[in-house]
Amino acid sequence: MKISTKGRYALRLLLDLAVYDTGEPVSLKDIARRQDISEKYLEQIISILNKAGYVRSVRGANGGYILRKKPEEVTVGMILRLTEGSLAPVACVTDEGECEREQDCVTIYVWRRLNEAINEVVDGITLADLVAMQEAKAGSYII
Amino acid sequence: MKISTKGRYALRLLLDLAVYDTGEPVSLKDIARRQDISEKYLEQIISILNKAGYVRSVRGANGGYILRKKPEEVTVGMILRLTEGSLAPVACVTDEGECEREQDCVTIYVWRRLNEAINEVVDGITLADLVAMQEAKAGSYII
DNA sequence: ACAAAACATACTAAACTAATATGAATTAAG
DNA sequence: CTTAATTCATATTAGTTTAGTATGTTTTGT
Repeated sequence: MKISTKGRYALRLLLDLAVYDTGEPVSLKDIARRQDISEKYLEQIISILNKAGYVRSVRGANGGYILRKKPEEVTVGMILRLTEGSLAPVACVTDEGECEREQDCVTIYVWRRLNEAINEVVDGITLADLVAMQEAKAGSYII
Repeated sequence: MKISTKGRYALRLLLDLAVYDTGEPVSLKDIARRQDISEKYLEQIISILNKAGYVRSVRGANGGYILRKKPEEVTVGMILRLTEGSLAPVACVTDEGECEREQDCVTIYVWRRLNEAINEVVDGITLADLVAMQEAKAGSYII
């Protein structure tokens, strides 16, 4: 029941882009330094986010990435599901009909409740919420 | 973010023991057949439950296992944490002070909320709840 | 031309998962 | 007192996942 570094880094990456959104592209090098994450690993992760349309890339010198969506429209759930895959705690919650024990099995009640609880949290928090928290925490010295 | 077979099987195992609790020991062979789980794998899992005091074992022919605790006193969370380890979605939620970014990091808010949501669900469901559901589902033809 | 950046793909060590395999110890029943 | 059923204990294994590295190509501003 762990969120892997991939999902966690993706979240920090997008949050960094949202916080440092000046209209100018932000390089992975900068993000890697600020977030203390391997730049090469970030390349792989942002490639997913890029393909999914969450960021726009600018190639070449002075290039980098710019957030494509409004932070209010990006939920934590979207980011985590994209990078981690389904957040369902067991497969039978999403792949209905897959498990032949489904009719008799009672434990599925636990997994459904867990699934709902997880979704409620991750779908209820947006990047904008996190940006607001970050700015409140850091004061206003970040421009 | 998956619950592994170990935790899932442990839950079904204890639920089976709770449902078929007649005072007589129930053999793993019977449970394995009913639950369609490898008996050998169940041996490993019940060994954990045995050492933790959730079941009592009776060795030898006609041996088996008997639930040691009242189903109302055993929560799903207890079983899952025992077999899966911590259910915290990221380490920094439980191991406070481990992560040096803790002070600045905002994503920890997400993980704390997730952790609380998960705990609320698993600590709020007992074996007795599941037994009741099972019996309601199956009618009363199980003696 | 050069350097900085994104982009693409392959590789890898370590850990984890979901078991199997082998055999020893215990005990009820005939 | 032998046999079969059972728990108990450990080792092994094939496959997958994780968390990156490594190597190189392409693009573009200066």
